[in-house]
Amino acid sequence: MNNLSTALPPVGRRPARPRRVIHEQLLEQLRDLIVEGELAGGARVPERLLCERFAVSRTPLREALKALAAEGLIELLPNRGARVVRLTPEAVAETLKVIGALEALAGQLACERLTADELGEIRACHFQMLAHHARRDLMAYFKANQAIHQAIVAASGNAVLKQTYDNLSGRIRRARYAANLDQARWDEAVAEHETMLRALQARDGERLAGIMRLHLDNKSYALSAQAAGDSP
Amino acid sequence: MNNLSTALPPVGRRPARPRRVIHEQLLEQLRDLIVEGELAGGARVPERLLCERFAVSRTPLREALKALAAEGLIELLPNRGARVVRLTPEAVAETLKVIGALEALAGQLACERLTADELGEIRACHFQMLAHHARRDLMAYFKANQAIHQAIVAASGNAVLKQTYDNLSGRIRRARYAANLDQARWDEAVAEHETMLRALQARDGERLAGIMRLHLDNKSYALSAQAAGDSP
DNA sequence: ATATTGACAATTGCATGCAATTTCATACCG
DNA sequence: CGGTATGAAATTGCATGCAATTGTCAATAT
Repeated sequence: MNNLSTALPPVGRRPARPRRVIHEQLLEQLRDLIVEGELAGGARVPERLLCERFAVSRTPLREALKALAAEGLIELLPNRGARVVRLTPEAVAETLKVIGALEALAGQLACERLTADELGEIRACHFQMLAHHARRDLMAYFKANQAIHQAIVAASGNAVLKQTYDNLSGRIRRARYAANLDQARWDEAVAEHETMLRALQARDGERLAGIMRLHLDNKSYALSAQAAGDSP
Repeated sequence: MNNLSTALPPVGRRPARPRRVIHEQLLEQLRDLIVEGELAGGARVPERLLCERFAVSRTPLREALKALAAEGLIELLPNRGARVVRLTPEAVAETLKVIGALEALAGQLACERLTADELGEIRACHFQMLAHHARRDLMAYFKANQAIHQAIVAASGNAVLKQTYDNLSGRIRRARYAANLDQARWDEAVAEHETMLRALQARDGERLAGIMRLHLDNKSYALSAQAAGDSP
C-alpha cells in the first residue's frame, strides 16, 4: 500500500536519532493521544482506525500496543482488543504515594551528589516557576514545576530511579493535565517549593526527603478533594 | 506451518485464564530464559532461533520482545536486534536503592492496613525461613525470604506499588539467582528479619521503614562486595 | 414480552512474504 | 601488512492474508 517511508530520509542524514522505526514513533504518538485525552480512560483502542490514521499496517501498531500495556497505560483483553486504563482517583492516589517515595529518595541522593551546575539549573527553573505563579500562568507553571522535579530526580544519578519515576509520572500526567489547582493549594505548593530549594542548597537530604513526601501527599489530597467535586 | 494450537483447548474449558494468547506465553517463557541465565546479560536475542525453539512465527515473538523491552529486561537496537540488558554491579545497586525505598513505603503502609490474616501468613513465612536458614538450605531460604517481602508489599494495599516492586524485583532476580550469600551476612539478614517482624507486629511503620531500607542497603553492600571478588 | 439460537459482520491473533538494513567475508588498494 | 571497498548472506521491519474469536442482530421458541 505505502512504501513512501523511504521517500523521507534521502534529504538529510541525521546520525543521532533517525527514529525511522515506526513502532517507536507510534509508541510516542499513542502516548500523546492518551495523555492529551483524545483516547480517554476506559476507551477502546481500535486497531484498524489507528492504522488508517497513522497510515501504517497493524503489525507495528500492535507492537507499540504491547509496549504501552507493559508501561501500564493500556490493558490488553485477549481477543477483545485494548482499553485505556481508567485513572480512578484511587489509582492516582496510589501512584502519587509511590512517586512521593521515589522523589524522597531522589532528594536524598541529590543532596549527596548535586553539582553546582545542576543546582543552578534547578534554581533557574525555580525562579521561572515563581514568575509563572505570579502571572497566574498555570500551564507554564506546570511545565516549570515538572522540570524541577525531573531535575532533582536526574540529579540523583540513579538511572533506574529516573526511569521508574518517568514511567509513573507519565501514567498520571493526563490527570494532572486536566487538573485545575485551587488558588490556596497553589500558593501552598509554591511555599513548599521554597523550602525544597532551601533544603537542597543546604544539602539536607533528610529534610528534603520529608518535604518531598509531604509535597506529594498534599498534591494527592488536593487532587482527591477536587475529584470529589468533579463527578459525584 | 503449525496450527496445532487449536488441538489443545477442546479437552476442558478453563474460564479463568485460558492463556491461549501466544505472545503472553512467550513473554513468560522469555522472562524465565533471562532469569535463569540461559540468555545471559549482553547476549543477543536471535528471533529466528527462538521462533524455532518455541515453534511460533516471528510476529508474536516480536510482540513479546517489545513488552520485555518496556519492562527493562532487554534493549532494542533499531535494525540490529535485541540484547539482554547487562546487569552491572552499579545497575544492581541502583535498583536495590529504589527497591529499598519502595519496601520502606510498603512497610509503612502495611503497618496501617495489615489484617490479622496477612500478619499470620507473614509470620508463617518467617518461621519457615528460619527453618531453611537453620538447615542451610539457601534456595528454599531465598524463596521464603522473597515471599515475606512480597507479602509485605502486597499488604500495603497499593497496587501500583506492588506492580512497580515486582518489575524491579524481576530485573535483578537473575543476579540474586546466582548470588551465594556470605555466612555472616546470611545470619545478619535473618537477624534483620527478626526486627522487621517485631516492628510489623508492633505496627511501628516508621521503624519498619527504616529497617527495610537498611536491610536493602546491607544486601546491596554484600552483593557489591561479592561482585568485587567475582571477576576482577 | 423475554429469552435462546443462529448466522453474519467486525475484530483480533498469527503466519508468511518482501523490501531494507546490517553483518560478515573476501578482495582490493595504499 | 593494515585498512578500505564490495558483494552475498543473514537479520530486521513492515505489510498483507487467513483462521479464529467475539460482538451484533434478527428470527424463533417459550
